[in-house]
Amino acid sequence: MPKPTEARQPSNHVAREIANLIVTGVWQEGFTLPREIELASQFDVSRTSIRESLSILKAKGLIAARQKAGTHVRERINWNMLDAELLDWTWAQRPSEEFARQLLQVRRIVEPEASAICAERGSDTALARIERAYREMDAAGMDSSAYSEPDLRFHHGILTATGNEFLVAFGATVEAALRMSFELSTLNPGAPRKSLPYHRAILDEIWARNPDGARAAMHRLMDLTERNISSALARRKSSDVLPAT
Amino acid sequence: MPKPTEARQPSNHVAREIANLIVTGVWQEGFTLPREIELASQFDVSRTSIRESLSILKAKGLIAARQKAGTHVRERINWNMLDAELLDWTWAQRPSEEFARQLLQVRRIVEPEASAICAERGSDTALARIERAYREMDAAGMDSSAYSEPDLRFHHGILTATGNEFLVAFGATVEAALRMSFELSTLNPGAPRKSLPYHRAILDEIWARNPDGARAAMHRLMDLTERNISSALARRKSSDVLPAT
DNA sequence: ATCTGCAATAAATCAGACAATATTACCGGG
DNA sequence: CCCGGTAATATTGTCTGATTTATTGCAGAT
Repeated sequence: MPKPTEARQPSNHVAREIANLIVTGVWQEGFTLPREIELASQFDVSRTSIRESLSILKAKGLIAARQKAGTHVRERINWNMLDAELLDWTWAQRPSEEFARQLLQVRRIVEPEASAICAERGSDTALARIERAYREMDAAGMDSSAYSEPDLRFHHGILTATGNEFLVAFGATVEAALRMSFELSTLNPGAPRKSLPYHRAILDEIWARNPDGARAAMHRLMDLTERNISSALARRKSSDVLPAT
Repeated sequence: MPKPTEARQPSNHVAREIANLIVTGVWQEGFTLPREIELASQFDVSRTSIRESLSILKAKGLIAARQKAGTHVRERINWNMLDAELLDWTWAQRPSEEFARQLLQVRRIVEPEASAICAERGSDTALARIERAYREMDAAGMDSSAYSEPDLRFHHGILTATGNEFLVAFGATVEAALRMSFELSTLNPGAPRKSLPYHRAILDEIWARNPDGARAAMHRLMDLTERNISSALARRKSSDVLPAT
């Protein structure tokens, strides 16, 4: 399978590399990066490509440039952490417990309310889309990789059904969180499937147009997810310490 | 007052113009934009600047490009609506009631919970920062423009105090919402000051380390804000119909 | 009809120059 | 000795034009 074109394109590739240096803290807040020409020779691409990369990072709030003064890493406050790519870069480089905790905390704030709104105002066609996603999750059985894609659509469907653009935009964050969960669940293969009845419960409450019930049901799913993640992280940690099991 | 440099730079200027065409729906989802060379001549800049602009819009999820196939507007699902600049562009062009409603709905979901977390876990120094912001709001008196900046810091401070990076990133959205409120409050000059006791109440609950109280107090502020915004929008609408008052 | 190779097209990259601008250093006056 | 204005300078920003690469659509062969 040939890698997707984007990944091979220098500008994206370089953008990712530089982003990694920043999110991992090799280049800290306030650090002034090398001149564009130096970056160009370091990464062995033209200055054009470097500028394209930097412009991506600028758009995501990671860096800022001023003529003569150079380009520097902006303070974390300004990073657009809810951006899909940035989440991806961050998780890929630093799958830390803290990152997982914070991600889950935000989901716990947003998704239950989204479910409630969805139960109250979601159109029937939007609900039907969620139902379809659920059935595909069911059909996936114990195959974790087949399970993940409709699971994502399930959660995305709820956000979309609220009719709120900003909640939809939040889908990128949920997506990152779910991908993280699925990666971790390779350490605990049965886990995803166990979430199925929780999803059913949410959907039933939504169909019943019961906001409070939907909120509560989503909360229970979040509790389950938290248990799965922390047990997976604990397991990973111990296997790091004793790799020769 | 000379305009800030960024605004004059072609790439930023053009990025904004193209973004406007997209968010206003002149160029709809799926629309294939003119070739880079044509854009260059239309906007009277070099192709280099056009590419810089497009790369910004790409990073925010508004467009995608493929060789030979051209550049097209992505579906709204993929737009990163929680991005500071994009929010700015959107509000500047389309100050619609719907936009305001959705923005407030999200604030209502996030900020009360953030307050609760802040009450539970915020460090004393973080709380002190919020306190300072409050006092500056108080000191601003009836001067709405002097009031807005510390108000923003107040809300930002709460998000920061949670220690959750994603909630901090959400600050951009709150900022956009507040700027919107302040613009609208020119139609109702006394309104901002009236929010002061509500802020005091939130802060008291936080200092008391009372999460439920903080959540409830923030909810009351959101209620007030909603009343202000809807009355301002109603007023604006009627003055649009009868401009010669 | 389906597949394969070729040509056309538009974005992606490269190279090298020039422009704009913020910083820095210097110089003269107080 | 310090301070304020001014010029040199370094770095990003923009321009021009050529080259490379990926994708599409078409033509011709199977």
